[in-house]
Amino acid sequence: MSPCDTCVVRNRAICAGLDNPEIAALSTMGRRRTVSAGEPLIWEDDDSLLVANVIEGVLKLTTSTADGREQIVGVAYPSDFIGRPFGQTSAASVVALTDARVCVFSRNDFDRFAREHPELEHKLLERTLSELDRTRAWMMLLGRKSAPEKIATFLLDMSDRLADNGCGPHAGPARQFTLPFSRQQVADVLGLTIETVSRQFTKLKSDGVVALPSRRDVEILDRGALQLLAG
Amino acid sequence: MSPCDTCVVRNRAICAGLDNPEIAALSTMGRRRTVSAGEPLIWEDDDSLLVANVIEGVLKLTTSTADGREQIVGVAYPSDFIGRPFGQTSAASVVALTDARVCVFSRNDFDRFAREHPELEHKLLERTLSELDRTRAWMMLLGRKSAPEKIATFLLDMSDRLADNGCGPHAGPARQFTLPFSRQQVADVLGLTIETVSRQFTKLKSDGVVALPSRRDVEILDRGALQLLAG
DNA sequence: GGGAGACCTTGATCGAGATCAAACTCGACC
DNA sequence: GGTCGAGTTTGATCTCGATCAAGGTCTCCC
Repeated sequence: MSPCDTCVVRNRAICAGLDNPEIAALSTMGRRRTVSAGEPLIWEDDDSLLVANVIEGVLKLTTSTADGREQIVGVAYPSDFIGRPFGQTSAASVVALTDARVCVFSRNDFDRFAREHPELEHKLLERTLSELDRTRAWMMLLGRKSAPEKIATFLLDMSDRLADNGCGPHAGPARQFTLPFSRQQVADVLGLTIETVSRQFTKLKSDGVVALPSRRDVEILDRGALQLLAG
Repeated sequence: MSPCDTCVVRNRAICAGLDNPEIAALSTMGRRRTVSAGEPLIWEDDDSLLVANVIEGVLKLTTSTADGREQIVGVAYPSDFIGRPFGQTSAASVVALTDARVCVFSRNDFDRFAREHPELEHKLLERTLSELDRTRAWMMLLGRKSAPEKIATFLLDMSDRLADNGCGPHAGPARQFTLPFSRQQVADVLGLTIETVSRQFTKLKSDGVVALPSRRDVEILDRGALQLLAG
C-alpha cells in the first residue's frame, strides 16, 4: 500500500499550518482505505488503536446497549477526524453510511507525531471543541424536544451540513439534498423509532413543508415553517 | 484583585508540565472569583469572551429552548475547564450548583497564552476529548434509556464522580455522597420531569437499593442492583 | 421486465412518562 | 416553637411516541 498522500493534501483542516517536511512525515504514516456503505471501519490492530481522517463519504459513530438499542452519537463527514488519540479506546463503533475513503494512522504513531507538532494538536483541539459544542446542542434535542421538533431540527441540520461539502465559497444551507441515512438511521440519530420518523416525514410532506422525491432525497419547500417547528 | 495563584497550583490538570516561568505568566492572567450557589457565572466582558477553571464547587452548563425547557449539557467539577477558547461564544450558560470558586481568564489572553504553550494545549485537548467521550455516552442515555435506567446510570455516575474529588489515592466509587443537584436539576440532566425522578427515587428506596437519609444525600445499598438496572 | 427482499408506510393499540393537582416535608427565619 | 415557602412526594389522568401488525414500494439482480 502506498503512502496516503491525497488525504493530507485534501484534508486541509488537519494539515493546514504544517510546512512541507512535516506533511511529508505525516503522509508516510497514513494509509488510505476504502469502506463500503454499511461496512464497519474495523480497526486493523488487535489493540484497536487507530485513528483516521475522512477523505470522502459519511460514517456514523454509534454506541449500543447490551440488548441492541442503538444511538448514533456522531456523524463524520469529509475532513472530519475519527478515533481517540491519547487515551483508552473510544466506546463508539464506526460504520460507513456511504462508500467512504479514509486515511488511517496507527494511534501510537499519530500520538507521537501530534506531540511533536503543536500546530496539528491545535487544529485537533479546535475541531474537538467544535464537535463538543455540536454534541451538546444535540443533547438538548435528545432530552427535551418532541418528535416533530426533532425531525425539523434534523432536516435543518442536514441542510447546513450537506451544503458546504464541496470546496466552493460558502453557499448557505442546501435547499435540496440526499440523506446519507436510512429511516432507521434517522431514528437512531434522534432517539425515535422508525415508525415515528416515517409518520413525521409524511406529515411534513402533506403539510407542504418538504418534498420527498425519493426515499433519500429531501427538498425543503418552506424553511421558515421548519425553523418554527424546530423549537 | 490579586493574581490567582492558588488556582494554578491546585489545578494540576491544566498546569502540569509547565515549568515555573510559564506558571508565573499564567497566574498573572487569572483572577479568582467566587460564585454563590444558584448564581450564574456571568462573563464580565461585553463580548462574553472568558474562560475559567473550577477550583472548588460544582457548576452546571445548560442550554434552553425559547419556551423555557432546560437541558443540563455538562457539569463542571474542581479542576474542570469552562468556556470556549478559539471560537465563537459557546451556547451554554453556566450556573453554580454549590458555592464555587473559579479562576477566570480573558479569552483573548488565554488563547494567546495557549498558542505559545503547546503543553497547555495538549492538556486541554486530552481534557476536551474525555469530555466528548462522556458527552457521547450521555447521548445514549438521553436517546435510548428508560427512566429507571437513567436514574440508575445517574446514581452510578455521581458515585464515580464524587469519589475522587479529594486529592488522595483513587479510592473507588463513593458508597454515600451528597448530590449537588435538586430533583429538578436531576430531571434536567436526565431529560425527565421532576415527578418521574421523584417516583424513581422512591422506588429505589422502597426496593432497598439506596437509602435517602436526606433530600440531597444518597447511600448506595446494592450497587449490583443499580448496575443491573442501568442497562 | 419480473421476482425477491430490504426498506418504508400506514393503521390499531398500548403504556411509559408527562401533565395536572394536591398534600406533605423540611429548613430558614421570626 | 410557629409560620412561611420552596422543594418534594404522591395521586389521577392524559398523551405522545412505542409497539404490534399488515401492506406497500423501491431497487437490485437475474
